[in-house]
Amino acid sequence: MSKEIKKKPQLELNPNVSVDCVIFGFDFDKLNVLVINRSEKEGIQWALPGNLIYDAEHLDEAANRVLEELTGLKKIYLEQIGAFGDPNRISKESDRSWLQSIRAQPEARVITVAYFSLVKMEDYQPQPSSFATSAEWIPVNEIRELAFDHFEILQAAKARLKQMIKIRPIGFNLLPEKFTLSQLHKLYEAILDKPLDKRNFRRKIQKLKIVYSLKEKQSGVPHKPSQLFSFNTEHYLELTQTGYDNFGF
Amino acid sequence: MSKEIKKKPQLELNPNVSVDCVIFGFDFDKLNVLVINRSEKEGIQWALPGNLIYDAEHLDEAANRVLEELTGLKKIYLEQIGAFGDPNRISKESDRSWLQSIRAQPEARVITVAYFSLVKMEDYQPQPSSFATSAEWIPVNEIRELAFDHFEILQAAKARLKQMIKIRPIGFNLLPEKFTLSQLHKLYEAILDKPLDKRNFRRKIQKLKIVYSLKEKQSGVPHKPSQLFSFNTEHYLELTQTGYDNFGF
DNA sequence: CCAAAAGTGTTGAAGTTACACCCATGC
DNA sequence: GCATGGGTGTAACTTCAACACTTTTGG
Repeated sequence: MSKEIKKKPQLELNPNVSVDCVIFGFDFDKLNVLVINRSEKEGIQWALPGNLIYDAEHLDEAANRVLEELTGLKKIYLEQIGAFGDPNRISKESDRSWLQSIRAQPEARVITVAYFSLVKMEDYQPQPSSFATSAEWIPVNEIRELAFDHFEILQAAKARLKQMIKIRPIGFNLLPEKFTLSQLHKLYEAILDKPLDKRNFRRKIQKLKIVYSLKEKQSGVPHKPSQLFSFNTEHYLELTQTGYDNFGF
Repeated sequence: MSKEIKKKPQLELNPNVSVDCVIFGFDFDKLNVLVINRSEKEGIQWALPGNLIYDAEHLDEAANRVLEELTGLKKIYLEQIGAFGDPNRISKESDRSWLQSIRAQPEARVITVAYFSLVKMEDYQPQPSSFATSAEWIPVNEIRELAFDHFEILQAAKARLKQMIKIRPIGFNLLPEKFTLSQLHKLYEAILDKPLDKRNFRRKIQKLKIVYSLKEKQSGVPHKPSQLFSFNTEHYLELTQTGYDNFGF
């Protein structure tokens, strides 16, 4: 038996371990999260993109593969949140019947490893495929329910994001190459879910030296055009690695 | 088949999912970690206490059960670190042959969910049982190698601990009921792995109001006896929940 | 000229770091 | 009386929160 496993390991889905991805995007106003709809028959039932892993696959690779298979997003840097999975994870009837339709062992105990990431929405137009009938960005605050324990996972991802942004300059993945400080400001407010003083915010960001101002301004806006900024990638990478102890918002 | 699973779910070990526990203790000088030795024949091979989960078990409960089975430690508060488990996790021959001897499916892909905790060493005398032939406290800094990917897990646990202690008053689980500020000081230095200024440390701790001084002093020490302190449990719980943004060591 | 968002400085309070000496005890 | 760790205060500096008005553009 062990020989068989070695022969075609890539082809063996592991019935007990899955991955789920929480992908955050920002539309210059609020946080969004990428969800899929898994079937058209039973009405809308949003879920996080996720599926079983292969036996021979790293967890991180599985997360990337599954995300690409379901939504078309490729080569995203994903960070692990942790493992989830009550024995009673399948509490909704809709979840159970859906599993019956696509899984070889629909009753198997599944534990799922959750990942999260931040992407620029403009760069990624989700393309549903596999068992996803649609893939969409939905505002985080409008989500009331998700399949399985995905709502709980989403809450954990939000909490992790809040924590991370205080110790690493993480939010920049959510903005386009050129951006204004107001956009960055709004992003931080959206993630931390509280208002931040404009002047103090700008001071703080600028002191970190992770942005530099371009010689370019907005145009076509019906108000004073804003200075555009970009990231100082060097400084950014340095800080991403060392982190900062203390970016107290 | 699904009926069978429902009948005796507690008895089914899941071949693909395990838990491992990193238990830290403090001996007033350095950090220690609780490890087991899994067999006497092949020389010493330390491992973290861990084993497969049951199909019907919560992950957290599995971690507690396994810890108790192997070391006798009961009812420990365990916090999840995350999931680990390369497909190539079993790289050492000793790991492979050991698995052959105790597992029904020794070649199965295993992902493991790691937990960590902090305990007062004096309260827990490890009692090896099950496949553990011994269970001991070993200084963290003396550990160079562990079974499977346990060394990597230990590193992650240390990192998590460092991070946690900055945002939550966590270290108190490692000290006895009555303790001196110097002991606490040493503990923080051990966890953060760097020296901290004595006066500043004391000021900071006292401002948090999580310790209060007893009307009691050390005795029998060959130097000025130290004031003894205890935790202000109320304040402690409050802070554990809210966290503090900024306990900048 | 009006609406809309951009941009800018100061002040008082709180927190941070660095640093050196005397004290109480057991032996 | 000596070795050992216990215990304490201050000054210079940095960081933090709070706060209001002027500027530039499009329409």
